[in-house]
Amino acid sequence: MDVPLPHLDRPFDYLVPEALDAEAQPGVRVKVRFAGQLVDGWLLERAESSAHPKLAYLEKVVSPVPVLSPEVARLARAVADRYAGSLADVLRLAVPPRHARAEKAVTADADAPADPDAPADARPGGRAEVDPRGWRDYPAGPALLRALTDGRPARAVWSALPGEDWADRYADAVAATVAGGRGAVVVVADARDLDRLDAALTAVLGAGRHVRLTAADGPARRYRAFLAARRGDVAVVIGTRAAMFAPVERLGLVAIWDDGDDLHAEPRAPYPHARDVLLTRAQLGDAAALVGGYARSAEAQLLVETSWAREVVADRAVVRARTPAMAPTGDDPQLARDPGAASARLPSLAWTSARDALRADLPVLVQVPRRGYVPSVACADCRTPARCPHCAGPLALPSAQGTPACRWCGRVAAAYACPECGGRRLRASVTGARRTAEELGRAFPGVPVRTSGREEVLATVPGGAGLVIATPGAEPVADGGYGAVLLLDSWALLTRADLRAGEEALRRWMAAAALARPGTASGRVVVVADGALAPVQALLRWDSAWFAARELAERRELGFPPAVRMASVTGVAEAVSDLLDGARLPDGAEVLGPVPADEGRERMLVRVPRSRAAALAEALHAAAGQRSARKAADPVRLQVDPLVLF
DNA sequence: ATAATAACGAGA
DNA sequence: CTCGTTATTATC
Repeated sequence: MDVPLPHLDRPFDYLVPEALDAEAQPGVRVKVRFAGQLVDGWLLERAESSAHPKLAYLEKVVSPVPVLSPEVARLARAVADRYAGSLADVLRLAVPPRHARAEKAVTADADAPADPDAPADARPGGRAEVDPRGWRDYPAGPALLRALTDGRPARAVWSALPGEDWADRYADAVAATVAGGRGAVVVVADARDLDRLDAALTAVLGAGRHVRLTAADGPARRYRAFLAARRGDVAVVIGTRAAMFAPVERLGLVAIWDDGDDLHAEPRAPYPHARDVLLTRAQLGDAAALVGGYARSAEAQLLVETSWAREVVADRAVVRARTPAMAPTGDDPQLARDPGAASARLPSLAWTSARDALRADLPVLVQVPRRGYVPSVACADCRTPARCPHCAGPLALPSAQGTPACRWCGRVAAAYACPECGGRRLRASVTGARRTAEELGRAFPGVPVRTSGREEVLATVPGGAGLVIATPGAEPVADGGYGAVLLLDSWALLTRADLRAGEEALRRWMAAAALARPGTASGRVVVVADGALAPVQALLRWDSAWFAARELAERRELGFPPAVRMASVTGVAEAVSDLLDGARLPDGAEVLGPVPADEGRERMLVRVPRSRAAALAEALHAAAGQRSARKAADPVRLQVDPLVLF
């Protein structure tokens, strides 16, 4: 039933009229009379009998195309259960809105297979060249490709080397899967990564063997691509998170690139994360899984530590040989005596590195954080981020001269003392990123300056001398690689009021550093940060596995995801407490908060050990069901493992 | 939303 | 005890 109400989140039985018998197949969209009115629904299965005494008849089959495959139906149910959501909500994400014209066009192709877009040999199980050479740098790589070709459900967490062409490696993995006669789903974070993967796949598989599925392509193309996959015209679907539920016959591989990117988190209820959906899919369908990135997320580390997946990493000697020359520089521009002077904003090592690269007619990438990060508070003396003594949440200053309070449990930390140095003074970190970038351009007169950011994202830049100023995630690929990469304003990244600040900083740095000319001889990466900090250490050694292990250990200690399962309940105060009062939370559940959320609402967090995760989701879903059944007015938002905890 | 069903309470 | 009215609950 296509109603999101949690208390109606179950199948209902209907009689199938004789006239609809042929069309009423599992997976079709239907209309039924429910509580007096016509509602949309999904035909999940046909049965001989029903326990229900009096059944109504199916009103209509909307379209005879069984858009919901049995595999996706099962997956959607599992995802709904994991995220304390309703099947209807997940199906809305899983099956794109019907586009009648696109459907007509694709269905017509069935009778006339001579469609230029879908050549007859573009069928699963066709030929595909598998070239394991690209994976040679990773000792477990060739075995991974063999497993894919053999149809074994290998699970890999891949740490890409700097300078690695990840899209080519993903294309290799997909080709290996296709060669074994099975299909693949690959999810990337944004359109730029998708274009890159698209090109790499076309080069390896040829045209017409895969489709792209992304909301950015518009409803008609999206539905068309969806139908092509559903009908089995293609065995490979790539896309942004809209593709995570893509129907693929005989699914052999699910893959995600850069799983730490927050674009992988779906912003619509029940807020599933592409990595989780894909891994659930691999688990349910005995498919292989590939989780890759330059940096490793704490979640990926958990997969490795629980032996759910194997790591695919290069040997240290290879890493050392490939990593560009990296150096930290302690000159924090925030501390500069004269912030107006361009030279004061650019530490000398960064300046000389850029100058040398430009002289060698090589491009220079400068990564500057975007403005608008919530300033958090750190110790004024040693700059250790200030954390709540009670729950380890981040402290924030409500006003310039106010008392710091925990953004998570709400407690006021009046007598805060830094656990590292004992300092009592706190400072908020402020960034002037854009201005720094402008001044940088002035520091190198006569050099062409390009910017790549929110307004205009450049995919590539030419190889000659030039300054490229980019915000994280918008770094263009330079032809031949950058001669120097400067990572500025690290404090803005590291002191963010976010559990993932360190991980996120490292992820962004590695993504930028990966674009430098590989090897110690040519590219040079300068990070303007204290070399003793763990994320900086991890960057210098190109060892995000080490950092992820550390990060995960810390989260175990503090009781943060992914070491535990966390759920947030957001709404007006009465609604939140009403829901939690009515919820039969599992043993050992810990309720934290409330903390204020926007628009006068508040937020409570519930945390349980991972072993109780399913029980927690079920309890919250049931409690939400009770509320919706008695038509409780104020809505409550349930989020399981929310990306932002405070 | 709306119909059934349970719960309730006043008057016989 | 019965009827009429009102909360509750399920909705095939």
